[in-house]
Amino acid sequence: MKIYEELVARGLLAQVTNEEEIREMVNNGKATFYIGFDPTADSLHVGHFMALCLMKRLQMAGNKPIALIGGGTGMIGDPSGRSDMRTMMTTQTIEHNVACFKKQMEKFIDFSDDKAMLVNNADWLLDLNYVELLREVGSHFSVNRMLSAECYKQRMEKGLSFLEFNYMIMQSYDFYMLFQKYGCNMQFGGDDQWSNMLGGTELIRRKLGKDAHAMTITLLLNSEGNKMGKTQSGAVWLDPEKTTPYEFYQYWRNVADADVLKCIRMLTFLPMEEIDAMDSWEGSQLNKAKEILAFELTKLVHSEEEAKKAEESSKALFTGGDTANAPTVELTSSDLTDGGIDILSALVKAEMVSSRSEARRTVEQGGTTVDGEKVDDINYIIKEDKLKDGILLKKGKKSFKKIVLV
RNA sequence: GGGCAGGUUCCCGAGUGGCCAAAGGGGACAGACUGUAAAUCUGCUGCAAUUGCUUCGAUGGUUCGAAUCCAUCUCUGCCCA
Repeated sequence: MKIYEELVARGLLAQVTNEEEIREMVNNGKATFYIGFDPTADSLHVGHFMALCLMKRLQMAGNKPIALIGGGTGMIGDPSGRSDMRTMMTTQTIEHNVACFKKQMEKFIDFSDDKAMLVNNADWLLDLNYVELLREVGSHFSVNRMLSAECYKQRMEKGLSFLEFNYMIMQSYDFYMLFQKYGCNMQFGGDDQWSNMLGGTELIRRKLGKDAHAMTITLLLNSEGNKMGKTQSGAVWLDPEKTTPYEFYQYWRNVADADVLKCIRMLTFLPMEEIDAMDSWEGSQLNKAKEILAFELTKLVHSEEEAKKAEESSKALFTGGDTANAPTVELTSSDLTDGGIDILSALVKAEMVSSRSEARRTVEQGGTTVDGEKVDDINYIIKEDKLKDGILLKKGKKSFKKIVLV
C-alpha cells in the first residue's frame, strides 16, 4: 500500500485540492510540504501530535516536511473554528512558546541532513510593510469571498476583529513565501484550516501562475462530536511536566468504545492488517484495544519505558496490587498536626480536589478510600506511622494518589 | 460620533429592592449498575465552617436592606454615520 492510500485507509485525509496530482506527488516522494503550528501554548498537544505523525509518515515516504512555527501568525490569532476572540499574547509569551515547540518537535521529526526544515514565519511577517502588503497581496483577496468562508461563519454573529480577519491573508502569504523560497508545493493542516489554505493556493496561482496543493487532516472528534484531546482541566499535553505519562496513558485508556478503533487507525503506526483484525472486536474485548491504544501512544510520545511504567501502574492501581509506580505526593512533618493528617487536608494536599468543601463532599458521598478502606467520616485522621509506609488514597473510581511522609 | 440591546456563579440562561449563594438546562464531580466504555437512575455543584464570609462587568451613590434603583466608567453585539 502506498503512502497516499494508507493515509486514506487510516481516515486521516479530509479534503484535498486535487486528488490525482497529490497522490502522484506524495507517492513518489516529490512533495515538499508544510504544516503550520501557532505557538498558542508552551507545549504541543494531541492535535499537533497528529500533524507531526503525518509529517513523519510522509517523510518516511520520501517527502520533505517543513515545520512552520507561527511566531508571526501567533501575533494575530486564528479565528477559524473559534466562537470567541483569542486573547492576545505578549511577544515574550510567544517567543517562549516558540522555543518550547521547537524542542518538542525535534523529538518527533528528524531535522538532520536537510531531511526536514524548521522555519518561523516571524522571520518574514514581522517586517512586512503595510501599504506594500496591501498592494501586493491584499488586492488579490475578495472580502466578499472571505466573508463567506466557513471559518468565519460562527464569528459573524459573535464578532470578528479586523486583526483576526487578516489571519487568512497572513497564512496565505506564508504559503506564498515558502513556495518561492523552498519550493514548498503543498500545505497540510487541520480541516478547520481549509479556507485559509485555499487562500494560499489561490494567492500563488494569482501571483505566480503556478499550482500549489492543499490537503487537510480529519479533525479527531469523538462519537459525540467534540474534539478529542481535551479534558475538563484543559488539553492533553505532550509535555510530561504538564500531562504526566500516567495521565496521558489514562486518557487514552478511557476513550469511549465507539472511538477506539478510529484512534488506533489515525494515531498509531500499527500496520493496517493488525488494525483491521481488531475491527471485529466487540464488548469487553474492546478494553484490550484501549490498552493497546494507550500503550502505543504513550510509547510514541514519551518512550517505551514510560509506556510500560504507565501500563503497570494502571494495572496495579485498578486491581489493587502493587503501588510502586503510583503517582506520589510527598508530605513533610509540617503538613501534620497531632501526629497525623485529616482526610480532607490529605485530599487537598494531594490535589485530588480543589477545595476543602469539595473534599468534604466526596467523603460524605462515600467516594473516598484509604488503602482500600472506605472513609466516610470527614474527621478521619490518617496516622503518622501509616504515612511513613505510604498510603493509597483513592477518590472516585479512577483517581489514585500515593501519600508518603518524608 | 449618534441610537438601541446587553455583560449573572465552569457554560447557556432565569432573576428587575428583602423569601437570592441566586430557577432551569448542560457540563463536572460522587454513588448504583458495568468492562477504567456507553446508556440509565440518584446525589451533588461559591468558600470555610454549623455559623459565618465573599459573589451577579468596574467604581461610587441611594436605601434599614441592592444582582435588582441612580451616576460614571468599561467591554460586547446590532443599527445609523
